[in-house]
Amino acid sequence: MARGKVQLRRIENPVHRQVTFCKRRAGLLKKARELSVLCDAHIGIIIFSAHGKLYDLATTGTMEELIDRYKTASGEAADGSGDNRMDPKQETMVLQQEINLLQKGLRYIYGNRANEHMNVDELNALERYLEIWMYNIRSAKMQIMIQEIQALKSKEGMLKAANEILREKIVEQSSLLDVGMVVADQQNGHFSTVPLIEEITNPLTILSGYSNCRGSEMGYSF
Amino acid sequence: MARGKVQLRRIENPVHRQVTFCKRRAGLLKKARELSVLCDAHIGIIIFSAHGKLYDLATTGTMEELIDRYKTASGEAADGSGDNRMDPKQETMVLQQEINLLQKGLRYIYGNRANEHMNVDELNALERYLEIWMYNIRSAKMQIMIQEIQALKSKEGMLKAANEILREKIVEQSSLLDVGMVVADQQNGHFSTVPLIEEITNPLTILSGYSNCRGSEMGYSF
DNA sequence: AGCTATTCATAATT
DNA sequence: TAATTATGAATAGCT
Repeated sequence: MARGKVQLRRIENPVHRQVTFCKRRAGLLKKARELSVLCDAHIGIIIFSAHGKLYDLATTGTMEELIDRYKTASGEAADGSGDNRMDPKQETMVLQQEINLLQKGLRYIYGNRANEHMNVDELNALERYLEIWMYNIRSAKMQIMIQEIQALKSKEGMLKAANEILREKIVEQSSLLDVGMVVADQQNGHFSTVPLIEEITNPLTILSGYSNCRGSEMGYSF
Repeated sequence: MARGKVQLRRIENPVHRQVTFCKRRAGLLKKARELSVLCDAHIGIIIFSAHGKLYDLATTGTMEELIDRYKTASGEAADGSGDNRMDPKQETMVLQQEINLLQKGLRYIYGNRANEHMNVDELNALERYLEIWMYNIRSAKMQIMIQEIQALKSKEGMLKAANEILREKIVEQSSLLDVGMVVADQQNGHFSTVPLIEEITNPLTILSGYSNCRGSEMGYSF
């Protein structure tokens, strides 16, 4: 810098080194604060002097918050790097950006920090994400419920079949015990002793009434 | 710095801000590396851009090591001083849980992970969050717009007042130039030479029509 | 991205 | 230590 170009190597003179450390440390932190203010960046700096003394700076909130955010961000990034998809970096970037937006939104909504600001553009972006999200969530719930319904219908079919078999067995037994009576009933097309399962399982076929169903009434909201 | 002294406030122009962010970020990291080499310091820097992108530097080992060391060093210091927030842990836990849910939801929606599963309960919880969130976002946008409207109305009032004064001045001048004519007009309660500002500014009173406004037409969506 | 004109940071010195 | 100053670095505004 001044009065002689600096060599990029350790300053051997301990006094010079200490003085330079103080000056440049101050300069570095000043630069960081400037960058933060000028460009809306959130910056955390940790400096350990040669003798282990700690100096730090967090331009936004606390250092702990920045560290948490860092761990989330870098953790997610590392997660994505080992991904098996086409362009995981791109994907991860997008995901990360969304997560950061969401986190900022969370902090904003919960009012944890007075210095969190979101402008209308950011709010609109967040809203779009949430709308897409809710659409997807509702689709996912729909999917799950349709699967449940299909499972129930399948179970219903099996029960019907089983019941039919049981009914036939009972008829058989009845015919063995009292042939004349049962045969007479069969000719009329009715079985007074064994009701048709059809009447019981009908309420389970809710698929047709599904789209008309108000979700809150059954614990789901569509 | 160059070609104009820098103002220590947020750069409003987004292009300038982005360019400055890149340049100064590079400068800051370079300074940090220099300080580290010159003075045997161990430095970690975490930078989140305004849009949430992470940039970091660890001059020694990994960032995790520096963070651990930081927690040790600052933890001992903070232990003695005592914390200043009521129950930050509780708060952080809740936030973290929500963020985790949101992240899980994101991964789920984007299908990054085949092994991510959300049941209906989780989906419902997520949906509730999103609903609350959207409500808050919309409230926030509303608030911002109401403030803008109030500012505009205030500006309107000032303009009206200023215009009134100007109108009076013109009337004065007119009366000096042609006393008989203007006096005659004033007696009729009209000023033919200067229209009332009321007629011009009426279109600015948009608050009454506000609730009928379809957001998309003005770049906002409610 | 590059290029200067300036401002800023700071090494040497007092 | 703190202040001064000459000089190299960083960078704001333009292309």
